[in-house]
Amino acid sequence: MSTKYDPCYAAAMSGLSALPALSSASLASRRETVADVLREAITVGQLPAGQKLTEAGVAAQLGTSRAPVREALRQLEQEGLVISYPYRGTEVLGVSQEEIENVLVPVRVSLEKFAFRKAMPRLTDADYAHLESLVRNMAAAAEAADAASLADEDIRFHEAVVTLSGQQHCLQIWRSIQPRVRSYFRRDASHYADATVVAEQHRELVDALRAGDEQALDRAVTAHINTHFKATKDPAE
Amino acid sequence: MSTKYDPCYAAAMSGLSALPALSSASLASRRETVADVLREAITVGQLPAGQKLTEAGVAAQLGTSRAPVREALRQLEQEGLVISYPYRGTEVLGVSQEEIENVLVPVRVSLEKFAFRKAMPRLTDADYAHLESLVRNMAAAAEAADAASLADEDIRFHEAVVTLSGQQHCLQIWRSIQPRVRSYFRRDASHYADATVVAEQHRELVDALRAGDEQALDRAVTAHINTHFKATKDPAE
DNA sequence: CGGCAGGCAATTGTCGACAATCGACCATTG
DNA sequence: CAATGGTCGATTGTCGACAATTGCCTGCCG
Repeated sequence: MSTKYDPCYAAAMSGLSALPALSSASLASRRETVADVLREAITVGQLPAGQKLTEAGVAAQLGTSRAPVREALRQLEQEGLVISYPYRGTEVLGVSQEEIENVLVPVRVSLEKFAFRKAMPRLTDADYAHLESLVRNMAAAAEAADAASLADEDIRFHEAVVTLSGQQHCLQIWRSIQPRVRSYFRRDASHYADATVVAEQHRELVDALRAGDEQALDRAVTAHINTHFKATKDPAE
Repeated sequence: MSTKYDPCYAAAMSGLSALPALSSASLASRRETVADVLREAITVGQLPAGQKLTEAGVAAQLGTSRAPVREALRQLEQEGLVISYPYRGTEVLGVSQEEIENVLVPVRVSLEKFAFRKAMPRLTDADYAHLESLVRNMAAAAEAADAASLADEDIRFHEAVVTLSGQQHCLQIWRSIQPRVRSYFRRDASHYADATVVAEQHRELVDALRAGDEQALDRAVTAHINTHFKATKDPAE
């Protein structure tokens, strides 16, 4: 297979050629590493929607066997980043603006309203310190006009709260939509007129958590998720 | 391994002993079959929360190799039915009533409001006929006091609408919460005072779809999902 | 010239074996 | 007797090979 010309494989090459050979990061399992590499490549657009992937091709590119790649692709499929057709391959998926508006954002609101409420009474001083350090990172990223880091810190903040809520199923659902949320964060982040408002908004969320008023917290979370999104388009309601 | 006594393996045996040897249904892939068998066993309580599973044990019980079992367990983990600890095994998870109320139900509302809206103008006569046949099945199940079938038809109805909405990410998120929704349907179905109202409510949803009023549809969907749930406990709002 | 059966290449699905890792038990030592 | 280090069983992580399936392409037949 490696000696014969194969247009499909060549197409995969073009998208994957710049991927780091995962030999360096052997800290986590390979499945996880492969999933991270592919997720990153899809998120930043290195692997465009419609790109066809094969298990063997990805495995060869990343210098591993098919088994971890196979599991990683299954995971990405669960995350909605790719779709696989039995015996025919896997394809990279896109996320439409309409689905973000009408599915991901409302789901996030439902999920995070609950998560913030549950997290509120559980937070220790160390937890607050951690959240505040993430906010500082956001401010620094905004200062440096580093949109990608800003989006990543934003995701980390929300995931931290969901994790600290201690609600297992909440976290599970969050993880299943997180890659897509991150995808639209990254896409939208470059459009912000003033990136410093992101850090400010999160600081306000931390304040709302400290205040202890559940209804105010609900309002703050809802407003934040919608506002964060309104940057590119006016919401329906 | 098979000749030596192993308490953990014996524990797995006790839970899995009644599982059908999957040799009969080789229509779908084995991964899918294994996932279905385990999901069913967890849903009906045959595998109780806290039950420990091992890839080799399940594979032996079902007469297959570890590869499909492994993938099935990963999928169930994404679905929130089990949790796996690296190098130490997999454990069956439960779903708390609180998380159902505060996570699954609100997420369902967000998701299905959008799905019903998008499905409405796309539905053909054949689609309506299919939905109505599902409603008739519900009525028949209620008549026969078959709570399990009633829950299954209920799930099928909602999945059908989400599928017909044509929204890929909507369907993907639905699939990721569907097993847990099914789990609480099954648990709650036995508590219904009058099971026939379930079929009636879905008939009303079909009517709302036919009527073409988006706002009325939103209200109907929201009320249905909450009402369906109110059967066991009064919702917060 | 068009449709169809059959082979062929590409890809995923499945399997058995081996390596890596974790936790517990046990012997050793101060 | 307590702390510590090593060893061992159990389990998952990874690999390479083989089987099954799909879609295409080709060549035959009407």
